[in-house]
Amino acid sequence: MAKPRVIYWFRTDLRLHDSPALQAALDLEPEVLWPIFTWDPHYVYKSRVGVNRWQFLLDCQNDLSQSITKLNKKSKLFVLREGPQTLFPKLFKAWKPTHLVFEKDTDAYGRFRDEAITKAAKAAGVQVIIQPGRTLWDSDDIVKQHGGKPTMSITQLQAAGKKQGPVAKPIPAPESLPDPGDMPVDFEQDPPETKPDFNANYRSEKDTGYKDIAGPHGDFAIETLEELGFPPATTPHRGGETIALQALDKLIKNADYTATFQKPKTSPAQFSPQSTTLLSPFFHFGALSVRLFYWRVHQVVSSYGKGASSPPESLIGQVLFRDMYFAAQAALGQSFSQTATNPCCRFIPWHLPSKRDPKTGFTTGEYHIDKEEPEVWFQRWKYGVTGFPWIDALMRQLKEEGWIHHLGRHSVACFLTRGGCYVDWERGAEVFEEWLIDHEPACNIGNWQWLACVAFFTQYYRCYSPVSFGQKWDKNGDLIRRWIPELKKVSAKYIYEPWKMPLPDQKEAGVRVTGDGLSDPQKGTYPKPMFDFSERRGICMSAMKKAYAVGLYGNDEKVLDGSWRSLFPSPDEAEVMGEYESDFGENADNGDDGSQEEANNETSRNKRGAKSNGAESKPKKQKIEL
DNA sequence: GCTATAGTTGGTGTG
DNA sequence: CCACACCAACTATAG
Repeated sequence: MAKPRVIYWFRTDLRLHDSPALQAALDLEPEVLWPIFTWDPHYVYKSRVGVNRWQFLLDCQNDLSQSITKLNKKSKLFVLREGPQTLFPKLFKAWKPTHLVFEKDTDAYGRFRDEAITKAAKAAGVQVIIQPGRTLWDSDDIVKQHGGKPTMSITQLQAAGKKQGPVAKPIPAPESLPDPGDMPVDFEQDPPETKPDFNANYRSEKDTGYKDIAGPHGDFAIETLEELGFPPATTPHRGGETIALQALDKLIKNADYTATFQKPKTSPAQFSPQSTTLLSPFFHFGALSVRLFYWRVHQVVSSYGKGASSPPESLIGQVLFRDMYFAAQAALGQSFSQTATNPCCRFIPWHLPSKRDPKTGFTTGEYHIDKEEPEVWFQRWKYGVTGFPWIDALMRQLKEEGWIHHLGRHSVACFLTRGGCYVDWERGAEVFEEWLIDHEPACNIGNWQWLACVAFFTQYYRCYSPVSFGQKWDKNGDLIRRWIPELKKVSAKYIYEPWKMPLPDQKEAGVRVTGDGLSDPQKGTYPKPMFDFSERRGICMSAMKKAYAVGLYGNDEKVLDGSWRSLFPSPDEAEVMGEYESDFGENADNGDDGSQEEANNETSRNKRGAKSNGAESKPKKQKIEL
């Protein structure tokens, strides 16, 4: 029998160490092995991928390619520029592989894509081998162990993991690789769907990425940012398995840090070096195996003895959360990424809600502007000109470097949603999707749901202050000074609240606090705060209280057909009823909670109807009712 | 079925 | 500097 000819399809596993899928390919003892990467229009045009994450991906691809070449001079990472659904059927004919091997992807689109590829392979008589490898445990196994339900708490994940058994031990990197086979691409290229282009704002230059399947020189070279029409990246963070392994070694050497790590005690204000490991982008691209990390940290912790931290605060705890979000996504599929149709996501009448395809129920990437003010707030949040220096510094760091500390993410996410702007968490998640170099769909969605108190977390009365939270970590405001040079000379007394600075102090610091930061910002100025935070905090909190009492979830018919409006009284009526007078000494709910301003004033509204009516129906405290 | 408690990481004020 | 109570109050889980 002829020896196997294997296509190894790299995707989010850009590494050689501890790759169960690559090991499975090599276990076939193939005659030839093609290590390939395919471009996917879904990633290039239909996902939000900022220039910094592209750079990180490039780093990972280049490093992997070099590592492959070290094992076999004839081989490298061969990049093919065409969507996998159309490319593979042609490759199967042209290259005549016997096997296609890849790491399992449990993302919603990944499953859809891989199902199509698997079908095409079967039709072509090509055997498909899929191995899990992105997470500690196979996310589908975790779901099974959890009774087919999404894991919505860390204890649920831990229980399911315990049932599933120990995390797999890491597999060493291969010591050699087979030669690649011939790679004819004498077939027509199916052009990508480029419109709409979610990343159009980056493509200032000409986009030539998809011109030829084998790249501009016909050598399957790794892409450059120029070919994509992208400007240079601004992030200082570099990718690749080589530096990931070095970073891991360095971490492990510091036994005290590794064994006693407590996430809530790491500072979101610390930079160069940051207070956490910054390994997340390597996990995302698979440049570092999360199981290798797990076992090496485990070794340090178990030999450390007394004083070691434990989950959820510990380093191990951090990757457990990652598995929890992956398993939640694995169970819920695409509806995990949005409120509508999602049975585990609370419905809140946020501002700027997503538009949906009426046929599928899924969001389109566009959103409704229910009111002008929150749209301005959202833009000011996104571009770091809210007038709250702590928020603005973090957002500017995020945009330029593609990474901010986890607690910094908490702070800005709370501010945009339940703790300030009352803007839909899906808007914030989209910005993070675009800008984060470590953007992991499951974790990003899960964490936004957490912070917005729509899933995973419920204590909406715990609200991050854009002033005191930063001050707790960074009295002098060094992070602010680093990212907002306009405020560099402002005294520590005013650095978190420059609007309180008297004019003489402004003069001395060389900054004027004026304007909205968006329209024609003057040099030497910093914007005024876009609202009174404590007032907004009170409004948001009472609106959250109301929405919790109504108790709708994303899959409720009332959410999907718009009749949820009848459950939320019009703002004027609410004030007259005096139901949710703020307990914070501020105005009562003044209608800033979402599109409910559009709510009809139907008089026959059943006041006792304010409870869940969907599949999730359960008794609720009805404190809100009179 | 009930109650008590804990839950990745809040803010403020007091001692 | 820290510890702690209180704020106002949700829900899953353990017992």
